[in-house]
Amino acid sequence: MNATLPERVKGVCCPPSITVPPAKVDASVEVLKALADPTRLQMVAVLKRSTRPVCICDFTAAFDLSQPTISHHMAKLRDAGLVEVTKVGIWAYYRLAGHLEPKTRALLDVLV
Amino acid sequence: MNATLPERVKGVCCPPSITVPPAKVDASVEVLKALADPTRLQMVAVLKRSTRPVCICDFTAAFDLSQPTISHHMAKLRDAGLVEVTKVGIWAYYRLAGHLEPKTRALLDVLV
DNA sequence: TCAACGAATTGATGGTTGTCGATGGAATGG
DNA sequence: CCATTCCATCGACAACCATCAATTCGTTGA
Repeated sequence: MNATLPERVKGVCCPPSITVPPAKVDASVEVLKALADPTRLQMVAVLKRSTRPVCICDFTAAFDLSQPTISHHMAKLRDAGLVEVTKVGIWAYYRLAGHLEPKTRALLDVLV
Repeated sequence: MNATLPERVKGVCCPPSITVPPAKVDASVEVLKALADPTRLQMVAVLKRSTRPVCICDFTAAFDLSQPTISHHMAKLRDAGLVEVTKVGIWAYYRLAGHLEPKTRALLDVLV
């Protein structure tokens, strides 16, 4: 017998006693969805390791994906507030967002 | 002018110099995808906060989703190795996996 | 003015995913 | 036995997503 298992009465299932504030959940899910892709997670890893902003053309060259796809992935990271862009001439340099939530920063520290 | 931006020559774009080991990336993405859903993230949050295993029927009652959908989400968490199940009679009690990777454990500590 | 280049957007497509109703399986209790 | 209860699986469907080719936009330089 497992004493940690609570008592149960058949048919009396189930008191809705749990739930958790859904506000933070939605915010976390947005970031998680942005990171839950191999290409985007690698992008973030590169940006986190790099001391300088990285030209997006370097990503286009490094990953075996088309230029629109790379741009699309970077846009997702931008929409999630994870990265920022600086345009210089015809080039676009990306870097991690400077004002990341502490929670998000901690997430990246664990992940990449 | 931003001195941190590297030099660029038009047309010489782009040396593929970056990339990162893709092995850990895929493993992380699997966990991230499992967590990148409001229902599943809440489930994990509840299980992390609970000292006892939680009957899945409590989730069915707490979330406004059908029983098959709840079961489906929990199966995703199971497949990702995040939760474990103990069946007692007709009931199924879920808990966080006992032998989570330190990295995964740290991820949950940040998230939920 | 115009050609060349990098980047973003658009449109289309195949694959994945969240959801539900219906069904099946296992345990319980009459 | 058989009905009941809980849980998992199946089949189907709509919504979403990753990807590419084609196009458009902004900048540069001749």
